[in-house]
Amino acid sequence: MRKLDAGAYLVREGDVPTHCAVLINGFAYRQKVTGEGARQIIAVCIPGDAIDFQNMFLDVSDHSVQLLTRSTVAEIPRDALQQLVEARPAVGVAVIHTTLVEASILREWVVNVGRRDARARLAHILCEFAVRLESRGLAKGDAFELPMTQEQLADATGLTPVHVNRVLKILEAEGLISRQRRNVQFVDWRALQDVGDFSRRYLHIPGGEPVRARPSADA
Amino acid sequence: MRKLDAGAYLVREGDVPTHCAVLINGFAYRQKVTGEGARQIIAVCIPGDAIDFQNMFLDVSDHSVQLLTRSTVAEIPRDALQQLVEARPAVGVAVIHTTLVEASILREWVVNVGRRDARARLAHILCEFAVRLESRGLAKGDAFELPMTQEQLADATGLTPVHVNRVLKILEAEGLISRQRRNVQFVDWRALQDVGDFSRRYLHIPGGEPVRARPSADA
DNA sequence: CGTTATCTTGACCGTCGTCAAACAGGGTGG
DNA sequence: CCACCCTGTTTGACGACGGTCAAGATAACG
Repeated sequence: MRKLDAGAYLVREGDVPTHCAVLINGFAYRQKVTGEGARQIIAVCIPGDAIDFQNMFLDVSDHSVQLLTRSTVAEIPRDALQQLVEARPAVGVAVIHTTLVEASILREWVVNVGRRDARARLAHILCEFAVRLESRGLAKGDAFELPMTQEQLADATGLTPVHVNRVLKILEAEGLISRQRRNVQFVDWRALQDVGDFSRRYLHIPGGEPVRARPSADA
Repeated sequence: MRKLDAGAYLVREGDVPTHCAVLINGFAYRQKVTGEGARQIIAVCIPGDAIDFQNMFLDVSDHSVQLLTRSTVAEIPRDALQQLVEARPAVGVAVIHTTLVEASILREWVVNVGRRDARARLAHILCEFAVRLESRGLAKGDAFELPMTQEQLADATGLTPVHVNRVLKILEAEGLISRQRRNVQFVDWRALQDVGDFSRRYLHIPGGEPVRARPSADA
């Protein structure tokens, strides 16, 4: 159970990791850097996420994980977890489940980056955050604190920081969101979902249908 | 053990599948379609791939799988596989391993589509095919039969068919590849890897180092 | 052979990237 | 308390990579 500062690496590409970390609180992101030096954010981890299953069963890490905010993480030794999976099939099934949901999110990200324009990409990623946070009880009402800079948002959507800024302003001007600093508020949740071509199916959130996609603002 | 025609669906988005299919021979691809009607190919399955672990442990499919060529597939009942995983931890570990490798490839695809220009994207995907096919003993020498049309290649790379065509011609003009119909030959394998920013690490192919990245053409 | 899918090519255009500068906030230290 | 950064956000002017539209060439296939 360690507390680490924002920017700290939990894993580096090329590492041969010995522990599996779980995010207790705070945020992190997976990233890869191209030969040209461009960065792509591959996933954002939120509190409660296990971030090292990849490295638990694969030998060398193919990407890096870095903290977005000051966070506390718990660390489980690699072989302890492996033994646990072998001793307790139910744990194995849980790992499989978690991994498959992550893969589903990755698939949606490929679509997002590959086939949607900038406006839809940003709308989509905002919707995804909102729903994921809400599903863990981390979002209060119809707003949430976006834990990333516009530059990181750009790296997550395959855009440039400049363009992210412009598009965010457009979404705001259109009355879909409003924001003060990094706090994003959903003014028209349904319209934002439409713009972002968002459906929560790919998140595979248990509990069947959303009780309410977002607590307010969609009646 | 069934034989199905090209274009046949193995899974449809929204399905609640009852079987897990394994590709015995032939090729398939995973796809998602946006609200705008644009298609994104999310992964390409080659002979030997299990294509339904996602649906084995998740309830409703978040994407479709379609055959690229006439293929034969074996089908395992869903609950049989689930019971097997619970009875035999080693099987569970194997499923986890497979799933994690697939996720790693997905991460690389996000990078490919998000942060590389058209030329690098295509070079990269060609390298990936070559190495994956070779690792299963399916590629002979320094050439292989690309099982997809340029339109499908476009959907896999987030480009348009027109642009794919242009870029392929550029790669050819640069002396990196040569092609007759869908047969792609690697004229300068090392240069192609450089252009595509390709490293086989993310494929997590066992057997440590490549005996030879490509049999010929890289001495 | 005709019919259809795929590939190829050209002209034009738009979304998004690049470059660069100005403008907050939010710490820190004098 | 007020310079002074430093990081992050905001804006503008301009350019390019890749998209769109459309036509023609080339296979594959029945």
